[in-house]
Amino acid sequence: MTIKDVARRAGVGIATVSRTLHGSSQVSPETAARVLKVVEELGYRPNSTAQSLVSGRSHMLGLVVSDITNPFFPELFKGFEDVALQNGYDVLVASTNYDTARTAQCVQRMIERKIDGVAIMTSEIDPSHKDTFARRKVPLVFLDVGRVGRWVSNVKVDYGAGIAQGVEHLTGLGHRRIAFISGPDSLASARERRDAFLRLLSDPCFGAWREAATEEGNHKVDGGLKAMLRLLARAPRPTAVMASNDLTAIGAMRAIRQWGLRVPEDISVVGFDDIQMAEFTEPPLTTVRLLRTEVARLACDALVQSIVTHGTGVEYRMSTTLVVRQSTAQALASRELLPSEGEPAIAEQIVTAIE
Amino acid sequence: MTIKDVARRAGVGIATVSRTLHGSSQVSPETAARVLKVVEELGYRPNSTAQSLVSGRSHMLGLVVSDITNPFFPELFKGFEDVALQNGYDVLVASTNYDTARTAQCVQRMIERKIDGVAIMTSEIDPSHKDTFARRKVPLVFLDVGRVGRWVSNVKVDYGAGIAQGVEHLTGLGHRRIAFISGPDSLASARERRDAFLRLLSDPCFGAWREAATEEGNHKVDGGLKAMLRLLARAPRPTAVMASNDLTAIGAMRAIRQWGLRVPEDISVVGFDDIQMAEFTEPPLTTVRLLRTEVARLACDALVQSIVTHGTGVEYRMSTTLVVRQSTAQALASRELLPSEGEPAIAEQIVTAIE
DNA sequence: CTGTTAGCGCCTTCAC
DNA sequence: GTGAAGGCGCTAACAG
Repeated sequence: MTIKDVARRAGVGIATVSRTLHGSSQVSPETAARVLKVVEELGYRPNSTAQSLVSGRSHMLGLVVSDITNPFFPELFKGFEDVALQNGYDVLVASTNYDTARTAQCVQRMIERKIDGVAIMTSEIDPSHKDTFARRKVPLVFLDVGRVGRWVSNVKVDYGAGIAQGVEHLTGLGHRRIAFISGPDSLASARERRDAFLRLLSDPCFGAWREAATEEGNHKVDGGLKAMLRLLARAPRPTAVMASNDLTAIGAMRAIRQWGLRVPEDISVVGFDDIQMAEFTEPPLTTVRLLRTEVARLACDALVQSIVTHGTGVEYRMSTTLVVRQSTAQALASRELLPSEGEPAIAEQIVTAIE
Repeated sequence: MTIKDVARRAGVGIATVSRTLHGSSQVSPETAARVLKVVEELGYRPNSTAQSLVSGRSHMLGLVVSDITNPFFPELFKGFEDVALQNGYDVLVASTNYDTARTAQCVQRMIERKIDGVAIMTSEIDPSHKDTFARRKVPLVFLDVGRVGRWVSNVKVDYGAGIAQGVEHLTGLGHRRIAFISGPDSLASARERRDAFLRLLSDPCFGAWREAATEEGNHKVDGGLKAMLRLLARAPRPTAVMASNDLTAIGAMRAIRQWGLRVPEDISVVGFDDIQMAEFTEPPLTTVRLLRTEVARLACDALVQSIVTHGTGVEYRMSTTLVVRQSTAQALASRELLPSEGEPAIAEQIVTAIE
């Protein structure tokens, strides 16, 4: 079932079939109708592989992520796919799993497939791959990484403003002893969040608290839990904590509960991301929402733009919104909690159980 | 940068290049070395589009899901991708979003791209699409749906045994008034789970309880919550509840807590799936684990098998494992809770707030 | 062993 | 308006 069959059956040349299928105006309405009818009858569909070979473009866009298991991968994919489909592109997904060899393999494959553009939604990517694509004039879009240039676009999340939204919410509730549980220090976007927090705390109203206000987590539940336990062991103890992401915040809430305190009555918790789970935690998590579907939409759009303009890179900025749920409450100035006698023992016990 | 360039630079014919690249033994070691060297120098990579055009195969596998937002899509993708990559295939993902037009579009695209096989991991698929693929001899693999046949494989989850694992765990703890919150009745696999439950309850030891032991949910948190509230309003009230999936179980736990009772002291809860979140609920959820990465692995494997055997369909069976966490406890025969006076009012209040 | 040639299915000048 | 012909890059006979 090729274009030839259609041509023969319609009594025309293959060029005419091709033309009608592409809506060329230089085909008489009658012939066009006849061709279309045959196409319909035969259920003919052009072989896009052949089309690609001729055009040199595959009408496929790549989406590279580090870890599929990441709770917001689905949303990322969804937004990307929506825009891609709208523009006539299919999506080829590749997860690197932080595996260098695998990453290299994926990059190679995409190149061999003459991919029309690639969104790199992970920070851990070998810069050399970037050149590999650039050299072949494949549009690229990064998330929060690198500068915009020819063939290179970027979607930049305003983490600073996001952290500020969370912190201001907390200060608005009267909190002053606000702690921060960061993500892994190796992650640029995590450092950005922590630095933004530290910058906010340089305001005199926070006094000397700033010095020991942060603990490092790992952007996962266990890391948040352990970091929070360390925070709880301090005196004075924070009355509120802002986490670098929601998973961390969930871990923090667990730690607080295990310690025998309550959220938000004793300690308020704010997350970052607004993953689906955030709505269903106990209590529902107040968090800074980062619309990941939107991030992905922008990324895909950047790619499409870059393709049509033959290489122009664009930079999109993405802002966040505060979503107030029930993990934050008014700070009770009267309730200046200090560790009671029994607590240290409990803490040790818990920490041990976790290791 | 094509095979010709390499041939010219290496002073050989293009066929020789092609042969060496495919490890054909009929190339003298010297020539091969020379060719490989040039390939290296030029960084030549064969154009897989051209290869596909010749072979008629794309080395791509399709993965069709209904809703990417589904909490276990990532794992599904992960398992599938792993096996696909191992076998030299790339993965083209398509989410239908329950949208008929979009589904049709995806199917068309995959066909045009000469996809080598498609995994349909959603139950809502128009049977006609199945024929569309079958006619073109594209291997298909379904999840729990349809019969195995030429070009059609199936991965079948043993829901019956899974539900039994959960229920037996509960009966082992002494529970007899066990309720079940089902999924949407429109979903075949959900019906299967409920029916399995009902079958188990026909054992005389459950007495007449069976008659009103189930409530319908929607496989989401809100549905589980509402269904549980209805269950709580009954007299006698269940001492344990098995949910059709984890999201439902989470909703049920919320309802129980809102009602002023505790999990597992007052009511035990068992989920199904073992989504990542299950580990982090409060209390951590006892559930029947369905290894989704494994399901996807099998699906992909079925596709690969079907490709190499040129159409043989296979059926894989997938079993489940019980994961005991902390949402289940011994039934206290002595604690035969009956609704107290104040409760109905509270219940109504809650239900209203939810609607 | 290795080079030449004929397609794979389609698009796109170029003549008619 | 429409048909014929020349590639796109590669593989697979078919000759040497």
